[in-house]
Amino acid sequence: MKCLCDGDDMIMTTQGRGPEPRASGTRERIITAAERLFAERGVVAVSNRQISEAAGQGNNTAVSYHFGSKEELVRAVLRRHAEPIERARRRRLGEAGASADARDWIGCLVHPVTEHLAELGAPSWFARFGAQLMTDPGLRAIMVSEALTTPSLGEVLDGLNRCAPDLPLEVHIERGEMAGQLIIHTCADRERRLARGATTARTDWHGTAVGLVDAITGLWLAPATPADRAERPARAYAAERTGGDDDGGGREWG
Amino acid sequence: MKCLCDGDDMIMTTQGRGPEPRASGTRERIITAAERLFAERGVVAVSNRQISEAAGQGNNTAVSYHFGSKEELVRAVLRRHAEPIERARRRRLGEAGASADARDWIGCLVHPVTEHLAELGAPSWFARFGAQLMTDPGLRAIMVSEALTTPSLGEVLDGLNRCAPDLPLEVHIERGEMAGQLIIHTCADRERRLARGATTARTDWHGTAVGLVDAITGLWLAPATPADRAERPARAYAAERTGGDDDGGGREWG
DNA sequence: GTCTGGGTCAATCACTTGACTTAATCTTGG
DNA sequence: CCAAGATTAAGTCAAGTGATTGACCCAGAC
Repeated sequence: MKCLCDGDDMIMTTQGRGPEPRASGTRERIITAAERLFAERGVVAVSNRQISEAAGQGNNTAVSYHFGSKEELVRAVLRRHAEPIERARRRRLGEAGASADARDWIGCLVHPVTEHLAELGAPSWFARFGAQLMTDPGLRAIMVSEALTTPSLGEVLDGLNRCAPDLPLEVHIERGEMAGQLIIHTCADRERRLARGATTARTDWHGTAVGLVDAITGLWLAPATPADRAERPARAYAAERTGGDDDGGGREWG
Repeated sequence: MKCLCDGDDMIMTTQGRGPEPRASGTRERIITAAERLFAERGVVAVSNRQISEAAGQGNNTAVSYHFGSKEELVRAVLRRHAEPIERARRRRLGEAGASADARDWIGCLVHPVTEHLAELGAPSWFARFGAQLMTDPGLRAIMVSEALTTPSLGEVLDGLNRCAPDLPLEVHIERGEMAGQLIIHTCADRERRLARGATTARTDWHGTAVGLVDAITGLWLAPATPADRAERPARAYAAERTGGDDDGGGREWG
């Protein structure tokens, strides 16, 4: 009468009385169908019925039976991708060691994502799906708890912070979030273009990754306007700024 | 029997047979209610009925009557904010003149948005609303046609491109879109925090603007990895890169 | 072979939604 | 003031939704 099994844990368990059957196949088909529909029509706009139907289930109860709710289905879709990305990030984290080069740490953020999207082949749907989760008031919490709250991400941010020790803590945090937004939405952008067959600036995902690492590195190492100067209107600051004494902040605009 | 008037054009028209009445007041109340509900519950998740009710209309047809469809209502909400932002951008564009400083042009992108949000006071809903439009497959086109296709934006991008003439065109385009994503989603982020009473990195919207201009300037002026090097895996590139001959690109990573 | 229980199916439920209809109310020009 | 048309209220309707129910199917246990 109930399933709601964790899916991952139940595969190939030789123990016990389990007839764990074709259900896992259905589960996967539902996740696959949902992912596509979510990206193409919008997570909120797609009904559980449509997902069940697209997954080849004559039954409208399929989502409810296997996942309990749409929120849990969203979690499952997200986990399917977040886990390999997390593994790749952890692997890269080991290689980065104690690098003092911001590029290495930023690479730990960017490449696991772009390489995963490259592996998915075209068309992929995950990036658009993830971008929706980030902006929907009801779904954002799922994204945060399921994919953005992981120790490896924290370690990357720590390593990154050591590369620009002069920046205020607030700016570190601010720019870390900017980097995240940039990765998610730039990938979603490229995925959208690929999906509608448009021309893309970069020929492949690796090119996109390089562009992202370049951009985020620039963003990260940019000098931060000191708070006392930030108070003045931008024009006055711009007019005077060329004088250029600096009080030990990051490097200066040149 | 029909309304669907353009709203802006009908105010104070002394001409003709028009009894254009309190309707415009209702229109505004609907737009205001919709904006709030869209941001708090999600554009797709909110029904026209809920909007009508929240606007104090006993009638569930109010949205349909005044706007024809939810899409048109979304357009109206968007226009309400896009127009003052556009005016401010145009004003700033005049001040920027022919500046060769990327900061000035980036300021033309950032400040009109943040200043508008500051004027709205707290809580505001527009930034979250806009972020949703950017990621929803059905609504993105509205955002593009209504707010991102404007000559002033093109002029800013042109001015910006003249500040980094060595970058390939593709990278210009890529980074222009990155800047847009960064502005929208960083503002939405701050607005979310404000809405739930959380602490924010920056004390006010002007601080957020300064942080954005700093970050985007860094992003914009960052050197682009040449295509021939981009082909190699990142680690090999990182190991060799310190040698540092450069073939006329932007400034080098230091 | 029978039994058991997980998985699937078909039917039904109360509910919400957008569109529509009709009547009441307001606004304005004459 | 009054008629005409715009606006609002109130009620109805078919379609679609998530949830529930009980019957059916089938692989393995006994």
